[in-house]
Amino acid sequence: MRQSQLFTRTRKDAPKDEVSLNAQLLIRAGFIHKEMAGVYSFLPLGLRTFKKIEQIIREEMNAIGGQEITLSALQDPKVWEKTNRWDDAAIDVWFKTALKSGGELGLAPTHEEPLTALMSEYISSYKDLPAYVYQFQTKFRNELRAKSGIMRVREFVMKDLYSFSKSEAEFRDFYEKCAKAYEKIFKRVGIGDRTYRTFASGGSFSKFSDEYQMLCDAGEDVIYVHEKKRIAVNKEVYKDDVLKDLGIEKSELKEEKAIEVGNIFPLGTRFSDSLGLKYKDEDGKDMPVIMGSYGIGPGRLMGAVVEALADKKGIVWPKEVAPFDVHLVSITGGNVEIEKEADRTYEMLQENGIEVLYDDRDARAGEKFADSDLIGIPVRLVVSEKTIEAGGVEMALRTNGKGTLVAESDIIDKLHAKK
RNA sequence: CGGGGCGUAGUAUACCGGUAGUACGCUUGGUUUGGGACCAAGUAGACCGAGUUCGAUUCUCGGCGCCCCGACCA
Repeated sequence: MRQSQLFTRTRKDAPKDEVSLNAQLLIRAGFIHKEMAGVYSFLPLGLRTFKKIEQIIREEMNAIGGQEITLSALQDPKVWEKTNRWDDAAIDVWFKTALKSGGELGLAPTHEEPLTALMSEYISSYKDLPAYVYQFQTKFRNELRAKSGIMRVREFVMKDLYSFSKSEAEFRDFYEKCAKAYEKIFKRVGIGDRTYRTFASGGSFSKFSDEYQMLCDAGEDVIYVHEKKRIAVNKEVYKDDVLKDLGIEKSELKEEKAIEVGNIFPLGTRFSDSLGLKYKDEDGKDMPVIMGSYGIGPGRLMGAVVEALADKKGIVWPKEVAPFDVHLVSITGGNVEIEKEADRTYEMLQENGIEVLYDDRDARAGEKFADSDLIGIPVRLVVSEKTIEAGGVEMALRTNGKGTLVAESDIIDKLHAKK
């Protein structure tokens, strides 16, 4: 894409109402736009990154047998009444609205109820199990206080997968598979080294759950990390008996602040019981379906990546989630020949399937470099009088900024080598 | 929801009980051209309502919005 055509623009100053690093940088670089407290729109660059993250999650969910669907955002109270969760006392973040023809609707804060009800139409035999169903769908949560930029918002997309199993053993097997898949996801988006599977409270559904916590000072949670075992314990369950169960000592743990980037938890038969989701076993006996729930918010993950990897100059995207593979920057000084050469490089990159943002704007080098650093695309290629005279283009990585001259014919090979 | 803070051009800010200044941006012209250039001329603003006052962007009250701390958070 030609940057001269991109309708967004970078800014030197972040809006004064944004304090969090992720929102400051994402707004300054033109990835997102704030609509109101806790509500953000995604702009071209931001949407590209969002989609990259979504695709990574999709691939890993498909790899463990997930089947993608989309449930509705509007919710019928009836199904929530069956689980006693229509009441604001049960879910205090409900957005509810009225139907003009009379009656109420809810905006989905989560999707256990509608999916369990839906699945009861399709699951009736042990032969129908297990089933793993997921979606990327907007959740609405009427948080008392939105905060931390795009990390705690009132409207956000969540990947939520629900597992339907015949037995506790079958459920556990998948639960661990999903845990592995989550580890791959966090590794691919570039935060694997600072993300810990964290033992946590199970809330109202089960005794315990597992959270994926990324170390981050801007995080809301406090966890105790066991560096050697690569696990952690959430402060909410940081108790002697829990530590004993896990076989770890207090002295081996380090207190850290962290942001929850994913969670997996057992639902047991809480929803299948109340919504009548059961199956007939080999003996024709009715059995409850064992469920589990597995969530990741791509938007929050995007914010977390920014928080974790940004430097003083701006965002630093890992390869797999960057909006483009390459930022091609021309420094023409008004020289049409240089512009033509940069255009040729742009076309050559595209012909080779490289996603490239081409800064073809009539701007000075300093401004272009500053913007390039802010936007954070992993590889920068510069075409200028200097590089043409030297017979190539300059290639630099966002992570270290050091430029080296690369012959035009070697560019594609070098780019693939970095993939 | 408790506590604190803040609402001035697109963005960041300043001053002031007598109708608003600066920087960035944007427009036009010129000079520049490898780390956010320079000159000139333009463009654009007081959250809403009520009150006090000769006069309110400024003071008071109410509303709305935003931020932070806490509480809450499958």
